[in-house]
Amino acid sequence: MEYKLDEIDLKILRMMQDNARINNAELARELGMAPSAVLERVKKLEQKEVLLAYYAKINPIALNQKMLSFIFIKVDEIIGDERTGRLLAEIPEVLEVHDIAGDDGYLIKVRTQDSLALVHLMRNSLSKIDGVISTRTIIVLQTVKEDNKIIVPVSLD
Amino acid sequence: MEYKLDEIDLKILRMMQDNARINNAELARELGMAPSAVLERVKKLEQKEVLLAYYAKINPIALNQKMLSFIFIKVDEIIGDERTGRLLAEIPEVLEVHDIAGDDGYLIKVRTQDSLALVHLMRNSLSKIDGVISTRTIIVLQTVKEDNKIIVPVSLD
DNA sequence: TTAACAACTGAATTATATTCTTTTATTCGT
DNA sequence: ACGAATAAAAGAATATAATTCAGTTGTTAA
Repeated sequence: MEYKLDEIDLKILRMMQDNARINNAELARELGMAPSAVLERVKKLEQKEVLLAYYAKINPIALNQKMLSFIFIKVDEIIGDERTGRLLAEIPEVLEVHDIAGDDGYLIKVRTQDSLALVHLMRNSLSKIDGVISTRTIIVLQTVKEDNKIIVPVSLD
Repeated sequence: MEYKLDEIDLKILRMMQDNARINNAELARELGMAPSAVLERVKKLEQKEVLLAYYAKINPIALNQKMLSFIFIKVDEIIGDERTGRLLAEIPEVLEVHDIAGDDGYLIKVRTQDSLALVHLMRNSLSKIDGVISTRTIIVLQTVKEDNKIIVPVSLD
């Protein structure tokens, strides 16, 4: 899949990343283009898998998900086999799963109600996964930033 | 701020988290309610800061941001002072900043073009921040999951 | 140079958002 | 339990937006 993006595409990406619910008419106004042309571009960006998804960010406190942690998971498996990673990804409390360099392991991001729920998850879900040797848990006290907005350059040259 | 959410709100949150660009008419159809009523609920959820933002997820490869890392940052500062965290958050490559328990530090998530750009960032931005004592970098080889969708319960009881 | 293709415009149509009034539910104090 | 006060929903009217498509312009490559 090819990603030939021009400056108009980048502007669209920037606006969409800042507010995914911006409407097409507003995009068109900002870009000084006809709405039909902008709509076509957005659809192409989706189809080319440049725009992957649109998420609403929900306040975790409002849903009683007060605890955030990162867990290093050491795994006994052949490098390249990502079965364990997929199993980790299936756990709903697990928001991110990253295969990391170094010692055959994963780094996962987990959101739970509280420390009890975390312990419960580790005992009942994590340790039940085949191949998991050990875990190391990092407790987040406070999150300063968590927007996951990537840098959209002015041009791609 | 109070968060009294009923089952309709939770359904809205679930749908919005799955697809932030769902339109109000479609929401209303799914809920079997009048569009005006649904619109009012969504606005209230925003106003109550339950719905915090709407993000488009952009394919980082399409923008040449091929490298993802997590960095532990040990900091020399009084616990509770979050000045360093705020400075870290200002760096555009830094997507997340978490204040972590244990050894006076932060865990940050960083996206760069490549390892060169990462080294550059560490040398020119990170180490220039007052109070940063040391860093430990975790390189992500592959990301299995990264949707950051939290669990929306069926009811809050 | 021109055929083929891609992107854009503008207009028409269909659908949605938004506002406001009326009606229906819910909550709360007594 | 009752009615007043408040909140939520419906419905209708209007304003905006999405979508489609035919026609135009621009770009690319033989």
